[in-house]
Amino acid sequence: MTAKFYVSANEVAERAGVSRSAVSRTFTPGASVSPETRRRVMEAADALGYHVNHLARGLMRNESGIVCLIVSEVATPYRSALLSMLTQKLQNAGKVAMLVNTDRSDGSVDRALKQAIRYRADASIIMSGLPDKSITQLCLKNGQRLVLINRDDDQVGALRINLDDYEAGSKIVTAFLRAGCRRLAFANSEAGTPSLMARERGFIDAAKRLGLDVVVERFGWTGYEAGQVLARRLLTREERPDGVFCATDLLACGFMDTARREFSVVIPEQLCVAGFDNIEQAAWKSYELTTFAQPVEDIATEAVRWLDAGPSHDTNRVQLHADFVWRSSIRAG
Amino acid sequence: MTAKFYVSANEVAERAGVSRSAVSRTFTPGASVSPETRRRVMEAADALGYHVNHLARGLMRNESGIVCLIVSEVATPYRSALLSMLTQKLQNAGKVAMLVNTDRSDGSVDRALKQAIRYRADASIIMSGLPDKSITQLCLKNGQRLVLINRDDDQVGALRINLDDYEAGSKIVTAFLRAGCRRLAFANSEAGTPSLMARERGFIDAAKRLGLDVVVERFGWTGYEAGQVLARRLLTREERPDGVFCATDLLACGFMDTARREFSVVIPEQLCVAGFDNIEQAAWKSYELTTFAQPVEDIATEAVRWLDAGPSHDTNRVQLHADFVWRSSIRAG
DNA sequence: ATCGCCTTTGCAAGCGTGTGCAAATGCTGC
DNA sequence: GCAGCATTTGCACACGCTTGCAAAGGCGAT
Repeated sequence: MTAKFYVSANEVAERAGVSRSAVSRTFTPGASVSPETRRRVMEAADALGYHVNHLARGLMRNESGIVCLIVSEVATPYRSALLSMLTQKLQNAGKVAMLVNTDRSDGSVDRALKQAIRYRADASIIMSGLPDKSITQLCLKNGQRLVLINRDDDQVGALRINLDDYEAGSKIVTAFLRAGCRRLAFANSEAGTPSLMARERGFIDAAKRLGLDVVVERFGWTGYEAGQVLARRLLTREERPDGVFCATDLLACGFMDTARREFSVVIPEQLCVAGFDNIEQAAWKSYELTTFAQPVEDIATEAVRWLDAGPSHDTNRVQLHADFVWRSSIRAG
Repeated sequence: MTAKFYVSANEVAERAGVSRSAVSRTFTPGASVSPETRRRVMEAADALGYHVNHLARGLMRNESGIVCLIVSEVATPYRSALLSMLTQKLQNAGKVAMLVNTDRSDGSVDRALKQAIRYRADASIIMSGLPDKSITQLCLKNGQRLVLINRDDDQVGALRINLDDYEAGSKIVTAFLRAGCRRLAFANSEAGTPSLMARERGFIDAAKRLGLDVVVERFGWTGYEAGQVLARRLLTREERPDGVFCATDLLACGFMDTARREFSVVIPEQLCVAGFDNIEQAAWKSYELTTFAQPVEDIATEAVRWLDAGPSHDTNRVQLHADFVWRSSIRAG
C-alpha cells in the first residue's frame, strides 16, 4: 500500500545537507566526523526512520556480524539452555545469531554450513553433529571461524570447547562407593557421541581401578523414553544394580520414573542415580538428581571471547570443568 | 594465512568462459539459461567452491530470506519447542531464522525489531513481549511482515495467531466437576499475558455458570518455582481446593511436586490438577498431567504459510484450537 | 602573510549480485 | 536464401554501503 522502501543514507544526507559519506561515518564508530554534522545527521536519520542496512555494510566490510548456530533437537533442555546463553552473549558482543536446525540425516550439518557460507557468517558454532572435513576447510579458507562444542574432532584452526567428561566418570564412582553401592551400572544411549563415550569410559575405568565391574546398557537416543527402556533392562537383571550413572539427565529422569513406578524401587535408599548436564528438571523435587553441571555460561563466554579476539591462532582448545552438583538421588556417605 | 576471500561469480564466469550474468542466472530459479552453459557454470562453481552471496542478493532483490524470531526465555520447554518447529518449517520454505533473545526490560522487543530492520528481514515473528506501535509501523511501512503469536494486540497488517484459551478454561471446569471436585482454584503467574488472563477468565466464568466460586492466586513469573509458591499458598487455606487449574504446565509441575512433598497430598485422589501447553514433561510419569496442547506445528505452519503467501491482506487473524490431553492427574469421572 | 599541521569533508571506486534491454544465435517453414 | 520467431547471452546499471584519497578548512607559530 504505502512505500515499500527503506530509507537510504542518500535521503538522510540530502535532508541533513551533508554528503552521504558523512552519514556513513556517523554510524561508523571511530570515524572522523564533527559533532555538529553528527548531530544534524542523527536528527535527519531519526526523522526519516533510517537504519543502516547491514546487508550492504557486510558486503563492503567483508564482515556480516552474523554468527551461525548449528544445532539439532533445539527443544531439548540442555541444548536450549546453551542456545539461549549463546545468543545472549553474542548479542552483547554486537553479533546476531542465525539459527540452523539440523537433523540426524547425512549431510545435514554440511547443508547448514553452506547456509552459513551463503550469508557470509563471520563464524559458525556447531553444537550437534560433525561436518564433513571438506566443508569446514572451505569455511576456514574463507575466513569463517569455527567453534565446536563438545564435538571431539581434530579440525585445525577451529576452536574446540570440551568438558572433563572422563574425570566426571571417576568422580561419581567414589560417590557411589561412599554411599555403599557395589553393583554399578552405566546407562547410555546408542548415539556414540564422544562426550557420552568419554563419560562411560571414565566410569568403567575408575570402577575397575577400585576392583568393581560395571554393567553397561545402551539404547536409543538420548532422551526420557530411552531412560525408561534402560531402567527396564537394568532392573530386570538377576543382579540388580544399586548405583546407576546415566549419561544424561534426561536419561536419568526416565530411569528414575520407571524405577519407581514399575519396580517400586526407593531412591536413594535402594538405588542411587546420577546424571549429567544439570538440566532444570534435575533440580525438580521429583528427581533431586545428583549430576554434573554443563558450564553453559563458561562455554558461551569462551566461544564469544574467541570470536571477538580475531584470528589469533594461539589457543584453539579449551577444556572446561563440569561442576559436581550434589543432590539427594545418592545416599549421603 | 590463506586467501580470506570468498570466490565471486566473476571468477566462476571466467573459469567457465561465460558472462557473469550466466552465472547469476544459473543460480536463479526460472531464469533463462541453456542446459549447456548451466552445466559448465555448475562445474566451475563446484571446482572453485562458489556459493551465492545472499547479502548481495538480498541487496538487489530487496528480499533477504531472513526471518527474525523474537523470543524471551528460549530455554523454556514450550518456547523451545515452538522455536524448533518454526526454524524447521522456515528452513523448508527456503528461509533462514535469525534469533533475537529479549528480556523483560523496556524496549527490549523494540531493539530486537530494529535489529530485524537493519538486516532487512523479510519478516519478524514475535513470540514474547509486545513492541511499541511506532516500531511496528516502521516495519510494516517498509514491507516487513509481522507475525504475533499469542500476543493479543490490534496491530493492523500483522498476522495474529491465537488460541482458544477462554474455551479451554470452561472445558476443564466440566472435567473437574465430573471428577467430583467442588473447590476450584486457578494458579496463575503475575505476568498478566493476555493468553494467561483469558484462561483465567474462561475458567472463572464457566465455574460461575455452574454455580461455583474460584479461588485465584497469582505469583511471580511463569515457572516451576512459582508453581511451588502457589501450591503453598493454596494448600494452606482453610478450605483446601480439590481441583486446581494451573495457567501453565511448568506451574503445574511445581505445584504437583510441592503438593506431594510438602503436603502429602495424593494426586488425583485428593487433588486434581490440570495445566496448559503440553510440554514434554507433562507426559513424564511423575506428572501424567492433564493439559491442553499448544498446537505448535499448526502455529508454525500457519505462520510460514502466511509469510509465503506474499502481501495478501485478506486474513490476518488465525484462531487455533488447543487440544485437550487427558492424563491421570484428574480422576476419571 | 605564510607555512605546517590536524581535523573534517566530499568524491568516486568498489563490494557481489539481479535484471531490463538489445543484440546474437538457432531453428522452422517457405 | 530469407523472413519470422523463440531462446540465449552479454552489457551495463542499480542496490546501499564503506573507505582511500585528496581537497578544504581551521588554527597557532613563525
